[in-house]
Amino acid sequence: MTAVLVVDDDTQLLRALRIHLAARGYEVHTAVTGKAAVRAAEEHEIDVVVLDLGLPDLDGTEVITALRAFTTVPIIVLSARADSGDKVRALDRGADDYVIKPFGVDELMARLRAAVRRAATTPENGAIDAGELSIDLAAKIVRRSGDEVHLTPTEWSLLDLLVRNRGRLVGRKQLLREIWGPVERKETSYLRVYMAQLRRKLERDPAHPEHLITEAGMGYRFRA
Amino acid sequence: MTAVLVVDDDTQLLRALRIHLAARGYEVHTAVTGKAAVRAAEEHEIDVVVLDLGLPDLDGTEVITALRAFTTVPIIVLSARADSGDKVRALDRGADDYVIKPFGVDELMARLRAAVRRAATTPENGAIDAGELSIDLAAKIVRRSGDEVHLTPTEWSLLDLLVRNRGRLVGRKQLLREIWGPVERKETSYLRVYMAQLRRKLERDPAHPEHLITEAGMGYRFRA
DNA sequence: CATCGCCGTTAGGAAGCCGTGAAGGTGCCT
DNA sequence: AGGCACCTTCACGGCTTCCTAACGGCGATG
Repeated sequence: MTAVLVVDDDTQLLRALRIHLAARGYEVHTAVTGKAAVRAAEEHEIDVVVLDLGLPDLDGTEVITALRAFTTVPIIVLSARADSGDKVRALDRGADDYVIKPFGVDELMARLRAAVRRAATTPENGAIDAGELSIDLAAKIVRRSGDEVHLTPTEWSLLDLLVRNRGRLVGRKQLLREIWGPVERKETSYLRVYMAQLRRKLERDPAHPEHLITEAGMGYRFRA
Repeated sequence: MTAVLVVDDDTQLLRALRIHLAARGYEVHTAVTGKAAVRAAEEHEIDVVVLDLGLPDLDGTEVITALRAFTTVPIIVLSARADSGDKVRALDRGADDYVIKPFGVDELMARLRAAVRRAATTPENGAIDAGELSIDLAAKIVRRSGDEVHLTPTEWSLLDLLVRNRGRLVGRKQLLREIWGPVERKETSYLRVYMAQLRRKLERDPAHPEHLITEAGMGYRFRA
């Protein structure tokens, strides 16, 4: 479940948001002061913060800074001021989005979804495990059942793109564009060729791939 | 260097933005129509798109869809309308941020930085829940009670259109036009065929659908 | 009750897409 | 020059997807 921390000193607004968020399946935490907000973020595993700038104890940007000291959780800022400078300050401090009061619930929900979506898959540092495979994108090392597998540069770009988007469908167009550049070509058969190559090296049974999945007419996806 | 594609039919604004962006070290590409925008995004390696919704040739959301067909590049939408529904539509369609005209250059620059920063560290993932169904339009993943369900391209376009308009009735005409193109055909039975296919794959009991609802004589509706 | 219009369902052929092996080309190293 | 690793191209067979046609169910209408 996705956990939201809502920070506002208007308890009535807090209650209203709690109801809406709970109805949409979010786990809701609340705080009415900046200090309480920071404490709540430390204590619970929060996925996204909705933060009002006009708090009694701390300046809004200070709260952002305090949060950013220990987390990269997405922060959506609420403010009564339409002031552009405020926005810039908040965004530059590390906020992810800015909504002006009064706002529609639908709008906030859409921005919430967008924020969570963006943050959902974390940038990986170490190796990614997928069954018998272990893939370290940074170090460019793949192991299959412990044995290191050698990949050529093009095979790497292909695997890298798919693994970074693991689970997601990656369109044929995007694959071609990001690996072979923006130049249009008539033949696109090399994609098929390299996919076969990758499967031969990585899959237990290339004819029935478990990880490098074809989506006919669309593209490919990496499944862990 | 970071490459920005600015799309607007106001050439004066285009020139102003080009100057500001170039001064800040961005590589700037421009387009004045939706089609030109898509072409430019295909030809060059773009890191972020600034897109005006009021273009002469295509509807703004169509441009977003066209771009999302082959890239996950961040899109910042510009619009003269402060309309909240517009915002929600654009964001749900795959835009990343929304700025209302007239805007301050500083604000746009801040949002641009934020968008590029987010894109650098996070791929995205945003699923919509409807009972036992979980639908992620961007990643093209549907799960039914946790199990992944495979859909063909046409099934996806159909589901995509319905889910984007979830709760609302989508007319038969609109469905046909947006999925099979503007070409008029005599027979329209394939819509029924694909709807049956979708129901078979997604509904618990295809004979009594809970989500893919028929509105006799008019069209279909997706109910969450 | 017969008819009509609309919808759901199934099946099968046509078209397009994909996997695969093989061959030719290029640049690099020995 | 020769060998090697890698990239690109091509052709063919198999598989997926799309579209059409046909039929039966259901409700409205006269």
